[in-house]
Amino acid sequence: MSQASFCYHSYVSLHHALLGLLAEEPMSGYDLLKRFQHSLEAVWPVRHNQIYVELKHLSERKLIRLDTTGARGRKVYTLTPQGRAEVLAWVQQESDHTLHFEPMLKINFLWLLKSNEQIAYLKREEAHYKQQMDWLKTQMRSLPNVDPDGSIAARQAAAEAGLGFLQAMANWALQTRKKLE
Amino acid sequence: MSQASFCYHSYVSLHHALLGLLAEEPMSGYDLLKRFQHSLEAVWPVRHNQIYVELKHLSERKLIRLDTTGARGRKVYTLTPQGRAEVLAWVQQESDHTLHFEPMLKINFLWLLKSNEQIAYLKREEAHYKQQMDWLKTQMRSLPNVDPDGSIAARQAAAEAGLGFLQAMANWALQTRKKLE
DNA sequence: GAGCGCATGTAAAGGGTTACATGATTCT
DNA sequence: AGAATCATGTAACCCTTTACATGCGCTC
Repeated sequence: MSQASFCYHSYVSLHHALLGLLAEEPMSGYDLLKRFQHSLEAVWPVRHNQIYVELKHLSERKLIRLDTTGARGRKVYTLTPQGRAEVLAWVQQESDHTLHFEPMLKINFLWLLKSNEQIAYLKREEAHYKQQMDWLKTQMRSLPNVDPDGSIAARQAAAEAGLGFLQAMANWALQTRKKLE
Repeated sequence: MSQASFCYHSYVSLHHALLGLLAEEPMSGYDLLKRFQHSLEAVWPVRHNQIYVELKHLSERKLIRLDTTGARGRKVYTLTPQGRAEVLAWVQQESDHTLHFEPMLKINFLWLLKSNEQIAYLKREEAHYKQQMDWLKTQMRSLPNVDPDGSIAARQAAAEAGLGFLQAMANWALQTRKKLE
């Protein structure tokens, strides 16, 4: 999946993800957290505190601007032109294709288990992927129908990529188990 | 792909990966680095220095033992019984299914690009996945034929999982592009 | 003797996780 | 009045990355 030379990564994607979400509309840290939990968390998990810290950095760097302060200390941020330029540059850039995924690492060490344990592990994995697929399909159904800027289509495409990935993993778990049985 | 409650992760997998590799046979830091670069780096990248630091921790914790010191300062480590117990516990444990993969994050922000740029991006992505598949197939062909403990079968299975993943991503890139064109 | 591959480290900085901490508003 | 949800933060710790640093052994 990756030659050694392909493996340089930046690891600063939360930063870009926040800018990207703010390109849709002004939002608060809490809104951003919810957006992550409902769609992005699967590919880029975050803790609420990390968002608030990053938001502070971003506004110091003038990539976002504090817009309004609402009820309960709510702070709404807007993307600045510089911020928009930065996300755009990131999207256009060559991606870092490094995959960080524990189950794929674990596969390499499955041989340490007894045959029946391996089978049980693969069964659990398959069930997990199928369950995640169901969850994703639910999320997809709850996407808005109106799509003025194309961001909903992009979320749809993202969900489809996720489904493809989960399907591939579920198939793999099934096939591998069949070979063992 | 993941409900919020599923998202707790340990992030200490390098540790386990090293122990897992040492379960196959005693190795030096350099050997471990090479093993990473030839198969594991795609799912868990490392820098050489991180390996050496981790090896030091691991031997302090008596999970591995310094075996022999060879030419050019080569240090070969062996897994201790405690170390073997630790890997085993890790493999049996429920996996952390959090996926860290930049392209899947980026998909959500593709709408920021012009239509022709989106198409170009997806073309590049597809080409990348296909190229990676070729590389992986080459790696698979170079796997040893003898497999005394089952570790080669596991590496084979890992490569197949990777292939499935890459195929799914390549398909996705193609399908999504077709929709745009 | 120049260059490559083997072989191992240290230190600082950055990013993410865990634990700690607080307070307002709405609903029952 | 209590619970749930909204809403934002700080600090310590851990892991990873980047940069720096060194030296042996073989081959051409």
